[in-house]
Amino acid sequence: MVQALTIGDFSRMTHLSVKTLRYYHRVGLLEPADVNAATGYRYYTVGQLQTALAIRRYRDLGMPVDDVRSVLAAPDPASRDALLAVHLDRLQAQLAETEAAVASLRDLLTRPSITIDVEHRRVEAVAALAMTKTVDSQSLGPWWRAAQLELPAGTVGGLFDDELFTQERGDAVLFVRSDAAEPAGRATPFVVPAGELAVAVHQGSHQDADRTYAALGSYILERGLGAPGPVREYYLVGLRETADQARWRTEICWPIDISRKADTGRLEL
Amino acid sequence: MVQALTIGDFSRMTHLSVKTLRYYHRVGLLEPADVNAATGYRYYTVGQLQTALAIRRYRDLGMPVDDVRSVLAAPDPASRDALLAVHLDRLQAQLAETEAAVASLRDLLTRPSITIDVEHRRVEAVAALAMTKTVDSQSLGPWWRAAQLELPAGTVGGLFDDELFTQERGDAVLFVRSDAAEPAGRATPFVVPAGELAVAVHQGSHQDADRTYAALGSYILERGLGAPGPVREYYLVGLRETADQARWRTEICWPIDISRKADTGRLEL
DNA sequence: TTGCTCCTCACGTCACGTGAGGTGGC
DNA sequence: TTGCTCCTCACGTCACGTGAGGTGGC
Repeated sequence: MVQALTIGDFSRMTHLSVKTLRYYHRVGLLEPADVNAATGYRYYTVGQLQTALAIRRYRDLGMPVDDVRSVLAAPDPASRDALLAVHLDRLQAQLAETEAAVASLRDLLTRPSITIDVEHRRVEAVAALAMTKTVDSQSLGPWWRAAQLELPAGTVGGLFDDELFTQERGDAVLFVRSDAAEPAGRATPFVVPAGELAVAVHQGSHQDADRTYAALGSYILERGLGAPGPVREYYLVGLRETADQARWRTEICWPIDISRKADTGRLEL
Repeated sequence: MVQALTIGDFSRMTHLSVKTLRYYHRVGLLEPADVNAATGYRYYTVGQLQTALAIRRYRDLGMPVDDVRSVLAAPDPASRDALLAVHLDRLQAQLAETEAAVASLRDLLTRPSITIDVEHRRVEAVAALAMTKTVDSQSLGPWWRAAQLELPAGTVGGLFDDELFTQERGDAVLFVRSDAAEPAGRATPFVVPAGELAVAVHQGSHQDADRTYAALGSYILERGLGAPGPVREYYLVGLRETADQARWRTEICWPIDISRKADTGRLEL
């Protein structure tokens, strides 16, 4: 015999609030077993308790409602576990980012000013193998990591459109110098454009790179050297060399109009 | 000489998007040094870069904007660090909850059904020292932990209004049996009401208690024993005895109408 | 002068919570 | 019959993002 549970009963038993249960109904995550057509009353069954408890646990893990729906709809435990693993990886990555953010904050508080040495450099156009993507800044990080590991051997460089920072969406290119005429994996032939650049070396995690960007930007602003175009990064020591981000060394290159002034310099910020 | 940075320049240097900078202006988190009255153009200074970078780091830690404002307004490093420590504690607690949620999910998936033994029990009114609060379910957890540690020696029990679960807000009481006529700390004299209860023992973390609640509720539903009133918990082995939540034992007590039937039983859910 | 940058609304997102105002069920 | 439970809107929250439509600055 199937007992009908009112929304209140079901709430008390699952510790999901009545509002939450109505929301889950509305978005199709947990449909009541029966809805009275005349009154609109929702009725649940004892069999739905397990589903509700599972939903609670997935949500406690911060899994988005759409993903919970997918997990519940998984045809077998193996595919369910695969979806779950993806989310657990995401949690792990978040944790790592939070730890890096704590370190980054500590660094800013204990060492409020940094000094950068700026070099002016003219680079010629060179042939390369590159991966290109229009990304939003949210997904830049994962793409950046994956793409670096996919590129053939060599020093990796990157080009990043202004819009990536100002509009949270823009073009990014990661490349490795190469004369290859054929694609290698997903990397395709590409010509890295020539340019005049102000270059500063950033030491440490990429999460702290904004400090060097700010300092370099100030340097260029003070001298009125600003020029349009994407910024450029060269990973002298990076993800491919070591997992220890403290040892990373990145050249950060800002486009300048070298015709105005050509001295190099130093800036404390 | 103070250089004026447009919002675009400032965005490129801080890696905060233009939309975000406008938002921070609107909510008073980061006011431009100057706003042109005629055009509405925002202008920032190099000196504001440090503040912007700090805001980015606080936000990367998931600190709410209001809290970031407080941290920035802190009169000295010590009070700033105190505010920061509160947030880091919150992060730590979140991490622990996520870990518990993972364990709880694993438990549900590997051991989908549980069996509970239900005892019917009549309890008489007893004198106690109690802490009482109207809480929302969000803040129930922290209050519950703190209150338990504050109560005098004895077995702690709790009373929880239905509304806490169904409406996400309601009255909670934690008590310890005592004949004291005077308050002890923040605990005040209280009479725990008499009641007729269906009782099941929940073993393990409180995060899993909903499974026992669901099973006990099903048991009561099947027998038509339901009665109004708050649910009750007794912490036989709990926070005060051990930090190892796997060893916790909690009696979960649901009010019943004992006049209808008086048998005890067992239920698998 | 062109087009690039900047502006202000108004609305959307996510996962619900908060009333208001009303009806049904025991 | 009472009052408790349940219902449906419509709007709010948080920290922004997304257009639309328009003006100013170099």
